[in-house]
Amino acid sequence: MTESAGGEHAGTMSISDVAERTGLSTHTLRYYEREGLMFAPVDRASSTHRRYTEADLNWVTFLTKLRMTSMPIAKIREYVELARQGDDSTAERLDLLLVHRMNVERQLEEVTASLAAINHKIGIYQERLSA
Amino acid sequence: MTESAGGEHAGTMSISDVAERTGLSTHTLRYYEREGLMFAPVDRASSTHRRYTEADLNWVTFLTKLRMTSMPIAKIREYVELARQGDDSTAERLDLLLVHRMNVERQLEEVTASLAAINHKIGIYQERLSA
DNA sequence: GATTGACTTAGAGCGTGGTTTAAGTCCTAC
DNA sequence: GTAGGACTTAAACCACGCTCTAAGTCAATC
Repeated sequence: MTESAGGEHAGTMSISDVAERTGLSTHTLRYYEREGLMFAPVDRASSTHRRYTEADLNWVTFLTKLRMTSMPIAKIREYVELARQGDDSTAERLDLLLVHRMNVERQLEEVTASLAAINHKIGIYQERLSA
Repeated sequence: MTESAGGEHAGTMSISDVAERTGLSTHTLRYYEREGLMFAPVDRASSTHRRYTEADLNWVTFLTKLRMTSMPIAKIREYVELARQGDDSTAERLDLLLVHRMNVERQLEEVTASLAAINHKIGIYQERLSA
């Protein structure tokens, strides 16, 4: 009943499969799980090796979006804990994401403004070199 | 010969003046200097207290642009060391900044793409709440 | 059914970028 | 000239997010 490519098993994946698909290391995947960032504990094959479902993969992928936008681990954990409470927590999760979005937008503005200053300096150097 | 406001002295500023103007802490300003990020050592009043010139302030301000765009301290030090060599290093400084610009642009793209996914989730929550 | 490489846990270690502490010195105001 | 706050240094400390180690277990292949 095992599959060929990558050692996948009827729609489930090993930790290294998920590592490859998400760009995270297996270390980091275990670390995230330990930190309580998974929606639910990952299933185990034979009660030891992790078997990730597609839903697990999608969840981890969303986690990486939060991390890429610099949401701290602790804040992600808050979000996950709300998510585990089900639909009742929708308003709180929305608030959390709206606050985060504002942070990200401010961050983008700051980086963009700094980039403009760097571009200005680049222009000065290019002029100096063409002279 | 002392000035009134802020304790400034004929165009020079105390470390706390610079902290206020740059948004950095006095600790961080000393740390950057220790790390060799100043173009030249900051002048001292009475051989102890730092006196920053406008040029120092401008330099620190540019450093903050590099930091805001996540240039590591070590890379900034490289840049500073080139800058201290004078105009001969213009091409190398330009290269360094061009590489950095590519990194920043990729970073901006990643953050923007992640933000889109977060916005998608926000939309789902908003729909769910309005139902 | 043995080998071998992937997996497991718990816990220590690390890189980065500051921040804090301790002990002391200096400058401004009175 | 003295009080008090701002300044000084060297060095220890910290938060964060991983990353690595050690010692052992498991699973796919031969």
